[in-house]
Amino acid sequence: MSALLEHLNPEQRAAVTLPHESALILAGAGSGKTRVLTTRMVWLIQSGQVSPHGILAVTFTNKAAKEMMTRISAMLPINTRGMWVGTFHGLANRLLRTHWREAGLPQSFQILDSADQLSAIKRLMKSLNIDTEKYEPKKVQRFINGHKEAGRRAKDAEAFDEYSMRLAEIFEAYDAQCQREGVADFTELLLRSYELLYRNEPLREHYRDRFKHILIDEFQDTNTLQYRWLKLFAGPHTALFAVGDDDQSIYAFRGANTANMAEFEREFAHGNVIKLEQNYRSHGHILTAANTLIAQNAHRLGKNLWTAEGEGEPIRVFDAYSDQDEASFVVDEVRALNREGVNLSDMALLYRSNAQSRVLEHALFSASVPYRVYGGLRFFERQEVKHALAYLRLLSNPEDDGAFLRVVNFPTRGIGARTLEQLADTAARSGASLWQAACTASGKVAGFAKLVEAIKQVVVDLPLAEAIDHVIEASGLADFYRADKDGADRLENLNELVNAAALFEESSGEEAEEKTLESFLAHAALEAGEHQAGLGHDALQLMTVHAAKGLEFHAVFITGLEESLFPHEQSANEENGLEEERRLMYVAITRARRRLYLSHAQSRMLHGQIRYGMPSRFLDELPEQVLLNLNRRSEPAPQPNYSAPRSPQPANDTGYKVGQSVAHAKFGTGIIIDFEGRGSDARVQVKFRNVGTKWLALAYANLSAV
DNA sequence: GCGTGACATTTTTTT
DNA sequence: AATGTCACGC
Repeated sequence: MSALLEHLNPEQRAAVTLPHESALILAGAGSGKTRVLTTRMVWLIQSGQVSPHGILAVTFTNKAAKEMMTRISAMLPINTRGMWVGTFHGLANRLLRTHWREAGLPQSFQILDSADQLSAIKRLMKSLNIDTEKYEPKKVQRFINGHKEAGRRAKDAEAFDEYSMRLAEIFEAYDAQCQREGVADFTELLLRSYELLYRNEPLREHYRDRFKHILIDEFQDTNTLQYRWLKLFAGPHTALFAVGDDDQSIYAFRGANTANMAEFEREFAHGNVIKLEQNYRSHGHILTAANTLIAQNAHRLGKNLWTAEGEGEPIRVFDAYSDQDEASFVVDEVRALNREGVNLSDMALLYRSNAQSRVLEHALFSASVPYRVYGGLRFFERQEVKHALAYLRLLSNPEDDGAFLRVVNFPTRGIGARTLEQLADTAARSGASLWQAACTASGKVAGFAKLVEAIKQVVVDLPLAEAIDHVIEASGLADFYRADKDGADRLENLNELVNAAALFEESSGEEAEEKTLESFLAHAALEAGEHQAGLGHDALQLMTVHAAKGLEFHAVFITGLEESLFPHEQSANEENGLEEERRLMYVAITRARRRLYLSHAQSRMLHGQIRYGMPSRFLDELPEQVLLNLNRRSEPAPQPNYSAPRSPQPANDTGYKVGQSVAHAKFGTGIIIDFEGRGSDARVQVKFRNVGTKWLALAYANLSAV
């Protein structure tokens, strides 16, 4: 027992050994949050206060859930089966699979991912003859999800004008369509299980009685519905242990409600708050920068990180001429660090938006620096995999019109839009599903129905992996991609799908979960899979700042630190948008253990045209004494290494050029973005930091170079 | 039913 | 710049 607590600091130990009551743990970046969470669970079990059966632990990502299970198994010799550890959605799914009848769902209900949901919405709107120009399907999707995430059904959606009333109608029709087809989108999993427990008192009491301890990771990311969902599970004898960091809340844009933390403190923790402020990750200067930056946010619970380590290196700031210049600077530094012995995989190249990776990738590729980009299309989201899964969905649940439409003419069987329209008509008239209508149809559609029926006959007795293999062959998917000259990768992915199914069958799920086709489909929907197969070799890590949350690296490069990029211009329109951007910057800074680079470019290719941006305000918000400006070296000329790729602007007779930083007595600092005239008529267009863009006559403006 | 070109669109992302 | 969507014609 004591060995368990030995390596914890006093605050961590206090958190781990809290008595059976609710508490809020404010855990700063790098303060050992996951460690506290997992150690607490082990401590509770080892000290006999609760059996694994009585614990519910919730995370946001599958990765975090797995990490937690791995750590617990390492600490606990006994088996951890019976513990409910998983994501909100995974646990909600588990609940609904167990109580499908009470929840009003078919036993083999399918899960729609975001893309499936969007196509379901499009299909619905088409059948209702709704103008998709006026009501964009994506906006409809956001409307529906937004309401569901706040715990509202269509009837509860506020609608005071014609537009929102129409949206609410679509919302209602969408839910009806899902119900008819036996499918549930991600948020529906949560809302439906919430409603299930809310309405079903015996069931609610059962779970409230069962779970003595509920532990929640990344609590700052919970949305309104998730918080309510948790509260339903909390009976009078349940202790809620919420771990979070309000300063790292960067998902408000997808519904995370930071107010949940303050609310939790009031409703449950009652002042039982422990702050973990000792950081074990970064050196002093890096933390000072992070602390100073985040202190400028007004809405905080308050927290200040400190470290027992020394100050360490200063933070290196680089002012590049262009995005390409910035990229080659990064390449040079990465190589130098790598030569010094830092693994490429221990360095991260961060940016605000995915579009920025292109230039960086290009430079890395040219310099033959191995790198790996995170983000993008994931395994179970690939079209060939989705096609195969759609066949499986149709086998499992014939009511699933979405799955039907996805595969009815893929590979092509000569069943076109017209035919399908007629089929949909027939189905609608008799209130039947497309599949049912197809079974009584003739011609090509009947052929398709026969094919699927035949597949079903064969597959019913086969183990999962073989069944999927058969589906891929018999459906014609394999032949289709074999015939396609660019189909090799896709074939390989289909093969990989069979492997994934085999792996899934072997894996030991919690509570002897049955390895059915249905559970595999749920697995595929809930765990979209790793982004791209990393080849395991040492590679520089490229990702957005969002994707870097929870990770740490020896060296971190934060690039593109320009106004309108980071902070992003869109954030200016959002309530508290700037504060969220600042938290994002805080997350980025605190990823670094030893070395941190901040860079910005004076010009950047964006959306096909050159943009001139001012350095990010976040750079000004950092304390100067921890910064090292790499541009202000004693050499008169810019560093030759870094200036190589830039094409110098031709000088003109005024001494000013486009892209140059200048200062004006009244307007402050800015950047020259255009130029016209010559001699005494010369005028420049300057984009000022604070007052916008202005044309100035050089003869009068009295600009000075910065 | 499918290929082609015009046209818009462009933050962040998990489940 | 690059990507996706959609209408149109074969």
